[in-house]
Amino acid sequence: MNNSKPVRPELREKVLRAVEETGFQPNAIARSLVSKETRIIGVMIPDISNNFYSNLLYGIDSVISEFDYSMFLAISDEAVEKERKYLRLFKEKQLDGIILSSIHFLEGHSQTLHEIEVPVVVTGHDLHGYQIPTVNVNNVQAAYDATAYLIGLGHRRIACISGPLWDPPCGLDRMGGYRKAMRAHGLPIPEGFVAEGDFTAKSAYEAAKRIFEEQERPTAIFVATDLMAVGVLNFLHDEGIRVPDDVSVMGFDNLEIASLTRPMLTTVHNDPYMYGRAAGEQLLKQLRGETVERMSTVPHDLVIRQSVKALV
Amino acid sequence: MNNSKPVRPELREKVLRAVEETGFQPNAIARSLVSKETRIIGVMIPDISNNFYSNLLYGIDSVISEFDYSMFLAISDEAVEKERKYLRLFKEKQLDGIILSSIHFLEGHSQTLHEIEVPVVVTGHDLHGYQIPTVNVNNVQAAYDATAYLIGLGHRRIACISGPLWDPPCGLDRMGGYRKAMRAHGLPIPEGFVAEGDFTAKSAYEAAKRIFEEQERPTAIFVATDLMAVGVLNFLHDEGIRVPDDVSVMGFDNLEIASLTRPMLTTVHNDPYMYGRAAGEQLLKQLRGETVERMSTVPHDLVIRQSVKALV
DNA sequence: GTGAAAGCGCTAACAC
DNA sequence: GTGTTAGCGCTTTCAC
Repeated sequence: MNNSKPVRPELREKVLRAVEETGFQPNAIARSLVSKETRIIGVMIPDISNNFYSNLLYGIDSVISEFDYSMFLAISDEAVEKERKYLRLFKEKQLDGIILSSIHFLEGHSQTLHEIEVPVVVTGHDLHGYQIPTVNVNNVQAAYDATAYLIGLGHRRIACISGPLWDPPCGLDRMGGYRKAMRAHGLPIPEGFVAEGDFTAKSAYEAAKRIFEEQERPTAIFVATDLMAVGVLNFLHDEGIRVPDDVSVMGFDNLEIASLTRPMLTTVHNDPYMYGRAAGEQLLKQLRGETVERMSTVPHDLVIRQSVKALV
Repeated sequence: MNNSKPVRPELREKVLRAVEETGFQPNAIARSLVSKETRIIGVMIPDISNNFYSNLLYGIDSVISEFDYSMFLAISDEAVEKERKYLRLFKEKQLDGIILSSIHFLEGHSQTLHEIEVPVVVTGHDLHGYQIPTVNVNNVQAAYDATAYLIGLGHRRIACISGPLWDPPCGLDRMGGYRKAMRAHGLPIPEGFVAEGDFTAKSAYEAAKRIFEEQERPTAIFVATDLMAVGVLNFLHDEGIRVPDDVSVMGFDNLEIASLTRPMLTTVHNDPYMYGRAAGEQLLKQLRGETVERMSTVPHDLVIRQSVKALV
């Protein structure tokens, strides 16, 4: 049946017929026990209701399913405890490879990662000092580019709403890129011009409210994720502040929603689907025994829509 | 280790210490081979990038993970061939239970479902004539209620953009509820007032464009999914037609996006998370050997926001 | 209480 | 080419 040996045609016929008649289906569990291979990839994400991660999954699935791997999905809910539990489970279930996205426990629990004996790819974290391959966008550079674009359009008073600090890529890095760009152009960052959101549109709505209570309002605002940018857009809409005439808004991610808002969101393209594909490909390479780069960076670029305007 | 037998405390100590020292981890594959249980649930959905399904997954995961089941995810991409492949895989992998969402192959390939020997729950399809438990909203009734609400507000010329016909719940059923409500109130349905979308915002944008080319424009429009309703909202915005002053828009699903649009979308609450929870609970019941109702209906209700206005 | 042995369904290695 | 067997790592059964 597995074509592992040459067989006489008539015998093959007979076997195939028997299979047909009895409705025989192989037991993958027993097979895995001896072959030491499950053809299942474990994927861990913090939050599936977030469009970013669901598209990441889509990207991963699209490449691994091509090679007859399937997906074991673990949702950690951002709980370190669950992350460790699932990591243990991944090992017990003898999964062939693991993709970890935006995990929390890195600091302090790093040893757990070393104990894993199967190929791993980490995404959403710069993992300096590890031998584990990572897939990331250059968040600092992307945020820098976005801010520099705003500056190039004549904006001087630019505010920033970052992601939460516990998520370094969306918090530290994107905020860092913004600061770097401002500094590089000799622009001041008034204290009230930076705020931290928690990924929800609501948190950004509130943050924008605080920013716009400042004496001097910004003419542009860089928001670390599209979903939060929608929150900002909504705040401005509700206040009767026009976008982009009164204030420009720059997002980050280029989620589906970015092209559904009015005005449509100018944003940084950071396609989680391509992200997932890259992570999947890195993992497959390892599975095939090929060597992989320690860090792969997926390219980003600016998507110019309607929410940003040049200052005259 | 499994506490299957009473043991002398000192021996237990010794074993536990050995486990600690050697870093022993049980092999779930070998265990499953003899126990005939994997504690894995197979979940099949057509499209993970769709927020509806990712929230469905979230709901499923939230109940099964509580009972130490995990999720094997299969994305069918709406391809019947893949659906059958994964169903076979589910069986080979000896998964303990299966949740099928919005599958396509039902008609004509029904026997495949009967061959499954593990508990199954189907969602997104009314499966009349099967013994398989289903979890659904009453789409006809919900669409009826939404339309009747519009009528109660004084609207007479009401258009409808349904889901694709290959998806009975969003296509046939929601359109059916609309027609039923119109008929019940003695209102005509001009030919140009009904259109079929394909779930994308873009398809609804185009459908709305066609509807608004009619001689007599509608005063309200019922759209079978929120994402498509956003497409309609955007068309109206781009045309300078005011919502809800010139035309009212009613959505369906109550996705996150419904509260992020301006005006905020009045819609039918059809929480995929609760949907997923219900499906997970039905499956767990079967797993425990309890009997389950053949059909469970999750409740729907109207969420009144800003996109619908009473006619004076 | 404890240790030994059978066997889950498969693959790989080996004799015929 | 073909049939037989050992053994993957566990649980269960049975004898001690």
